[in-house]
Amino acid sequence: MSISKTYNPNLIEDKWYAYWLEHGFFKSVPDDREPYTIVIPPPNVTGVLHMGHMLNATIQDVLIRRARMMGKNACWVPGTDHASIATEAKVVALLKEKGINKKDLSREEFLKYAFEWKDKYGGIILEQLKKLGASCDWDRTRFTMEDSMSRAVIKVFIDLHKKGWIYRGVRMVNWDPQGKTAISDEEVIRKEVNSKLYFIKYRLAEANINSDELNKDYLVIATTRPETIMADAAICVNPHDERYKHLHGKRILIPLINREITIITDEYVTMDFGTGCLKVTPAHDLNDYELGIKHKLQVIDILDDDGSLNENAEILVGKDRFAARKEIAVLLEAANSLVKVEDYKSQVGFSERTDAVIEPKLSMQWFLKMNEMAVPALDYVMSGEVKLIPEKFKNTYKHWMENVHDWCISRQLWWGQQIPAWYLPDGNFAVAETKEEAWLEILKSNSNSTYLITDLLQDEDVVDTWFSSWLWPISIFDGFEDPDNEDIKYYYPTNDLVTAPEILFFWVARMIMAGHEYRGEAPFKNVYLTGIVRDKLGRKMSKSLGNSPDPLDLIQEFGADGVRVGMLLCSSAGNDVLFNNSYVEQGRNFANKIWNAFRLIKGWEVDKNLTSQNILAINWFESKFNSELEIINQNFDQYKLSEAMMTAYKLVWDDFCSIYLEMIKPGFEQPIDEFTYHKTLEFFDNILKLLHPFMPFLTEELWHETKERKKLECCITAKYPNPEIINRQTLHDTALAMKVIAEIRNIRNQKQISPKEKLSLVISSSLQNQYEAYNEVICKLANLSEIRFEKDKPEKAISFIVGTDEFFVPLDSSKTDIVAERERIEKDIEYLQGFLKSVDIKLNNEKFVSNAKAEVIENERKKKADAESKIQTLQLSLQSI
RNA sequence: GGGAGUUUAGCUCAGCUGGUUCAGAGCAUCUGCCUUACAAGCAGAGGGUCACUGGUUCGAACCCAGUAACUCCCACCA
Repeated sequence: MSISKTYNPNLIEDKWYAYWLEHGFFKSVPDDREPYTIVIPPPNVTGVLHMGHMLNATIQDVLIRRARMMGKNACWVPGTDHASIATEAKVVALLKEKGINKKDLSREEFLKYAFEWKDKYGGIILEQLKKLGASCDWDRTRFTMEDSMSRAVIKVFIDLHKKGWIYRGVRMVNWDPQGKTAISDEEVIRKEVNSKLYFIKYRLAEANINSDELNKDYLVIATTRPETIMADAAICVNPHDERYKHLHGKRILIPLINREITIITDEYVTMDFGTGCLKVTPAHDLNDYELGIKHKLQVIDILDDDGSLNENAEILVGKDRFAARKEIAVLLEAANSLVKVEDYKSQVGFSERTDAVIEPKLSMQWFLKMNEMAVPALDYVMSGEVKLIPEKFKNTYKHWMENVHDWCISRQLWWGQQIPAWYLPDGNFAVAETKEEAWLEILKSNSNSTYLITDLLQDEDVVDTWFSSWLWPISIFDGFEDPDNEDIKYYYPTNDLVTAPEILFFWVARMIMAGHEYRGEAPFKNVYLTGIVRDKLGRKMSKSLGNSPDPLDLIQEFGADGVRVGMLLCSSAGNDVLFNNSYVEQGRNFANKIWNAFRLIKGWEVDKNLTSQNILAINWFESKFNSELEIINQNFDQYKLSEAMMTAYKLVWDDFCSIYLEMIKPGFEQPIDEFTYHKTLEFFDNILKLLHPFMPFLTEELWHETKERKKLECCITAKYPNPEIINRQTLHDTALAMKVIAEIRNIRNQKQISPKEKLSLVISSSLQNQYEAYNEVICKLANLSEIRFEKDKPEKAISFIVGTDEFFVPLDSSKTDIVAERERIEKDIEYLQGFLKSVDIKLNNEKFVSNAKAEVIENERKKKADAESKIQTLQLSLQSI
């Protein structure tokens, strides 16, 4: 036999993937079958495959492959996301390395570089997914910034503007000084950081030069951001604060620059925080901004777009905000204006994409009103029309949807869809697809404009990446440009979406909104939320920690199937995945187990003249397979993929390999009968089909080895098995027989009897009818020379009980310790009596008998009878020792 | 600060509307095996006061109240 002793995935994976591709097994076109559609959460073009993608893609592929085998028209649409901030940052950095500054490039030149970069590196992640076996319809691969998808974005922008939901305005936005763009609230990640609270002296304008008394000549202000004092517009105290009542309306000097500001009052200020004095900096803090509006304060912006201080600051101009913070502390100290510095923990916002500290910044941006769109989107989920799996995310979803903020959709970048707004030098503007249309719009509202069409300039900004991804399930089927095309009608709404809970709001909620607005129905029926992949210490996997294995290395080492099984084993829906290599090892071992089961079967010689002795085993496994298949199907219905995986795992390893194959395995160098052989191959085929969604490569390989296949008859398109006959009696009886076998093996272990030494078993002749059929099976699996059905118990034997029946393994006196045997039996009796007592108490309890359900009482009666019968058996046995 | 969730064996998790000897699975551990498919294996075994405290009930891992620890989401206290 030439089949290798261990399964070597590397030899076959590429072969089968190429084969599947070549024969178009992943392709889908609308037909009269029921569609089953998944759209991939498009990974960033800048992305490199990480463990999160692996988990996500494995789950999608399992679902899609199973649906395909169940006869549905399975369509998994892949693609990538242009990820404006991340990609632009990457391209800018790359250009910088080449000595090219973005500032020196025109928009067109920059985009040319960016597209070049995208063409070169943008597809890597999809190529990596292929290694995992992802059966996407690659002909449908989309990119969020390709022309047609961009046109959809523009169309939607214009439409929503017409509806009055998109507006332009000056707002305090989250400014990312590294990406040099505004970002949405959702893209800000708050983290607690150790910072310092600086207590700074502000002298009153009218203070006596020779006097230095607290709250008379000066106030102390506590701030975490001393570098912004130059932007102060006022000092604010609580009107009821007795300490400062005499100072209301007085003038006070900003240290270092000695600009005069006023002391104002507002109940917003908490008296017992810090010193109760708040420096109001409208340009650099959202609350201060609002206070500023209320009190009509001047807005002094001292920061440039890159986070460095500008001319308005007067001092430290050009310094970065963090450098300035350190330096100003020194300056204040020198000027005797720094009272003290305390350690302080505060919440600071970081950019999701660049990890830069967010700067609140006042600027003109585009916004999308969300309150109206949120209403139907909330409804879909609350009514269950869109199911979140697991359901616990419904709560978080609800909370968010009921507290939506307007969405800042403009980004000060070039990589993305340019906002279709056109401005005249006087500030008049129109939103339209082209300059010409915009010009007509402007003429409509202002016919006597002195400007020319050539004066129109398009908005420099692009829209948020999510403003294109929220259209993904529609735009990938060209549902905006051609709303009645065959694809969108057939595939939309899709079935399952598999994604991470982190982007439930970023993406999932907004897709539901867009789906409702533009198709009148939600884009998917089920949202399977995976967990976050963590290391075994529970830390999120990240590049900086270096705790993430490279998925491709894992595939190389353990095989794609092993990795897939490993991912599934440790991931239940919604739970974080605590990943470690041992899961993948387990997956690899499982693949090897299947491989070897095949080697065994394939190695048998068939003798056509033999009659089958294995009807019992065959009937049993048939029922077993079907009953487990039923469970697996239920698991899938509930999206319990790891349980489905585990059920299949045990079915194959325990039931098929350890029990069934051992039952039918012919003796050394003995042939097998034809019937058993064919039945076994049939079972094995069914197992391959059942496992294919989990382990596509191995199953496809073996599928072609079990028998001659017709051209293109592949496992990937084989019909998924259906649970058929299940004989519960057979299952029950065999389970009992297996218990008997286990007991005998246990005795062997305890008594240190070699597995090679044959034993015999004595069963009471009253049980002959029940156990005779299992005679051979028990002898084979427990290595017995014989089973005797006798009225009397043997002289020297170890006994055990299965069900309510007692069994004896006769052993010579050296192995039988009568005292120990008695003790063991006595202990059993004692336990049973205790158990009986508790059952009796229940049954004698009038309230139990009158309240409990009939089945429950019936069960208790049975327990009582069983226990009594067992005790009797044991007592008899005790007497005979 | 508000909200949600979690807590079951050494680890990761099942346990549906309270009721079968209900306390489970996989891995890990221990013992014995190089048994002619597989040592990436075979056969067995030992592990748990179901976080804690009370309550409801004939009966609680499951329902209720409180406590503790952890996790996540949301939030502008300088």
